[in-house]
Amino acid sequence: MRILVAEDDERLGAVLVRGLREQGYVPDLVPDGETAASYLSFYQYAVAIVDWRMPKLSGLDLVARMRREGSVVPVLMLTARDTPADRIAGLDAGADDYLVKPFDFGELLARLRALQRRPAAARPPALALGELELDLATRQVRFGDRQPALTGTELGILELLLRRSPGVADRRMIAVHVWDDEADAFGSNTIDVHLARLRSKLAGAGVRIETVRGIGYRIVAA
Amino acid sequence: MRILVAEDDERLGAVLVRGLREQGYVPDLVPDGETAASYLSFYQYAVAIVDWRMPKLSGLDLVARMRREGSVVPVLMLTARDTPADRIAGLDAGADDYLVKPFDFGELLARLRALQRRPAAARPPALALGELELDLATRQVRFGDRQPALTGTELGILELLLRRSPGVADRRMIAVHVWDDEADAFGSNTIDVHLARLRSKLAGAGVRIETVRGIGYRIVAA
DNA sequence: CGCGCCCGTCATGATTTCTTCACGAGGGCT
DNA sequence: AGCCCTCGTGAAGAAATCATGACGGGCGCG
Repeated sequence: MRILVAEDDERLGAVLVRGLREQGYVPDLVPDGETAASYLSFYQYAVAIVDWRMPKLSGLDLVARMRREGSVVPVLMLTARDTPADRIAGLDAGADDYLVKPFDFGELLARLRALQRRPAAARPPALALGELELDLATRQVRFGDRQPALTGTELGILELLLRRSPGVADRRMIAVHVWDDEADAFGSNTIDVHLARLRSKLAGAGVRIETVRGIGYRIVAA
Repeated sequence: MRILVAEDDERLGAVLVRGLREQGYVPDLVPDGETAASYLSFYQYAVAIVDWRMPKLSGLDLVARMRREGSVVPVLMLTARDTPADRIAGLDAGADDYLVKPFDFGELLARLRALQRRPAAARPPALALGELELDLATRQVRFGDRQPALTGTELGILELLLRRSPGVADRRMIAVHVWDDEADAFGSNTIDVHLARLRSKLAGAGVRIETVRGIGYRIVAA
């Protein structure tokens, strides 16, 4: 059972590695987020234990990046902080569980086992592009610290655009996916209007919705 | 997010549709394999939920046929049976996941999300010649570090030329390909004008559009 | 029942793209 | 060489397409 341990505190790292090894795990210890990222992309781990505060790339950013790249490896986040906001931020970024230092090693083991049991697929997927992130489970978008409220239609269109990106979503495609009935909204400029609204709400996210004249739209990182 | 639900049990079908709709999906319910097949070939779905046992065409056969026809729509198979042999048969036929009845609706949702997260389907390959590259999915051309914007008509003509290359595309062919009505743009010099624009926009790509006097055009590596 | 939110439609203005036109430059054939 | 036809190209008008602000209806909620 291979485990990645991303922890910059040497002493804590050593303790973790020794303890895990005794339990029959095979831990790899890395000292910073960048290294963790490259290990994760290269090897296959059953679980990753990630410190929140790390050099080069924080645990939060690391997890967000993993998820953006489609990794489904369960992540247990370690942190010294514990406010509801922290917790939400961690879980939102894509961590699966959360442990506050100092922690009991037995509890760490218990959570590890829980993580392995839990199907990784149970976590809501997120589509992301640029600064923009769309959480399909909660149907919310985020970018920077803003979190604009999108209506159902806008969300549907944005979702389609993100899925096709950088490909083009043509008008028929949009109509079919967003409106049950395809025939609607085809002779009218309904789609255009929604696109305009979407654009204005997404101003400032690192994305640009380009119009492809005569065809449809495409979303790309700005 | 459009989903196909192929389920002959009316009660279960209704439950699925209602539940999915509440989650923001747009489900289409069909009662048998044949209908499912025709829906699948006509509309674009993000995922298909397919019952194993269905009238006319079983889920297994349906999936096998979809895959044979090149469909890459992720399939979640529902079944009452659960032996290793069944599981293998289902996955072998091309299903992506597998759920045994009776199942928890939450788990169904989780698996749906997991399926949607799968890497996007293979995109149509790009056409290329010399330095020039035409990506039909994004409707963009590239050569070197440039990326000129082509209009729809120009793109259509270029696509045809590239597909024919090094053969000749005659004027009728171009007219038919770009304007589905051939009669137009035949007595006029419209085609010539577009060709001129195409040439100027592609200056510097390693290609040359040759005129075949009295016939049409041909594109070749310069 | 009033209110707010969301959606579809309309009207208008701006922009891009298409087509036509005019004229000049070869090509090829006699 | 002379002639006819095809093609190249710049410019300009015409047409298509899109952006956007505003409006009214419908629906859910208090």
